[in-house]
Amino acid sequence: MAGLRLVFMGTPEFALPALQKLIDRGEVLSAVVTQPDRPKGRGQQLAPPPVKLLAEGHGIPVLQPTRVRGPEFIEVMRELRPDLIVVVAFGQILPKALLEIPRHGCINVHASLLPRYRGAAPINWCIINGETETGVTTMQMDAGLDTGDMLLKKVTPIGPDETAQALHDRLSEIGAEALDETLDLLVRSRLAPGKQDDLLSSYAPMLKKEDGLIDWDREPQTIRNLVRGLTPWPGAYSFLGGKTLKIFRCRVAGGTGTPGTVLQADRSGLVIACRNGGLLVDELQLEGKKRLSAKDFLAGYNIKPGFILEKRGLSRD
RNA sequence: CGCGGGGUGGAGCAGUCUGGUAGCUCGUCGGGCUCAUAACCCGAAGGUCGAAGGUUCAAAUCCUUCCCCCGCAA
Repeated sequence: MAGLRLVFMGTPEFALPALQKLIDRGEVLSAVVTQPDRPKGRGQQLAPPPVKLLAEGHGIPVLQPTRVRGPEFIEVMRELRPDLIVVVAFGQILPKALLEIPRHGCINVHASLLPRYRGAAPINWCIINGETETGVTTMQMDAGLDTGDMLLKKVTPIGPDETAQALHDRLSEIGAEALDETLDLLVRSRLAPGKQDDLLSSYAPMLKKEDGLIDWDREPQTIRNLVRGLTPWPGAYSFLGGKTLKIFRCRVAGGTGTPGTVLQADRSGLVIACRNGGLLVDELQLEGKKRLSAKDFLAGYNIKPGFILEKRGLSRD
């Protein structure tokens, strides 16, 4: 609301609250930049990114460059003459030439307490590593990956049962608030950028499918963190009878046995042996089947103590 | 046309290849046992086998089309 011309860059759902916030503030959005429509889901239907839908719903011009580094796109941006670019989970690295266009540079909302968990999947890795708190950081972008000067930070605790999905949803809202406050500070020239200490930095790389493979020779709590951190995607999994078995909810339990062995499979629950304990599975899903409670699962499948969860499938990998 | 699995009483599954009385583990309801119970015993109800058409003396099962769900892949 300070006569600033803004361009918003973002792609997935995480970016929605931030964009909505800009709209609610009444900012002048000359364009929204998002990734191209991509084939998604079963049947490979071409699907527009969530940000595109929201932008179109508000009549904001949408740009979907294939390569944000391309000179054509840079030129288009120059002509837009933005005073500031706001970037939230866009999905491509912005080149220096682009960063230098706006008078106020580019501001990014990142879902971690920088300098920790720089990179594509900070929310998931925080939970996987068993962190008890995280947050969002706004920063003045530079050419590095999440290495820009920090502007504003918001901390939030991670619940012991919180999944990546739930935390994602909360952080996206907190991110919108952080952006809101950062812009307020910007227009009043009250921003106080702080350098990141590279020595304290860590990296949260994009998740790969294989990150979800459960190593039963780990502590129950470690496995539980993995399950929480990878829910709903890509999911923590093991194999049963050569088929992928995803685990969505579980608790730490007692028990002793060879890691990966079914210790218990009755009305009291499904328990798998881990290192120094067991994992009580509450919700799971077998390849090709629906997501089920352990109770329903055990009703239909004849699983008995002694069964072993394999480390590999039959015809994959 | 991306690859694949599936739709069977309220839930989850078997049965389909090789057509011929629809079954299992639970749940529900009733009864019993018990100080008591989510435990145990006895009994009962509940299904146009996703939809439509076809083949057949006969279709959950074979053929055709359609609808819906899910895994992989992105």
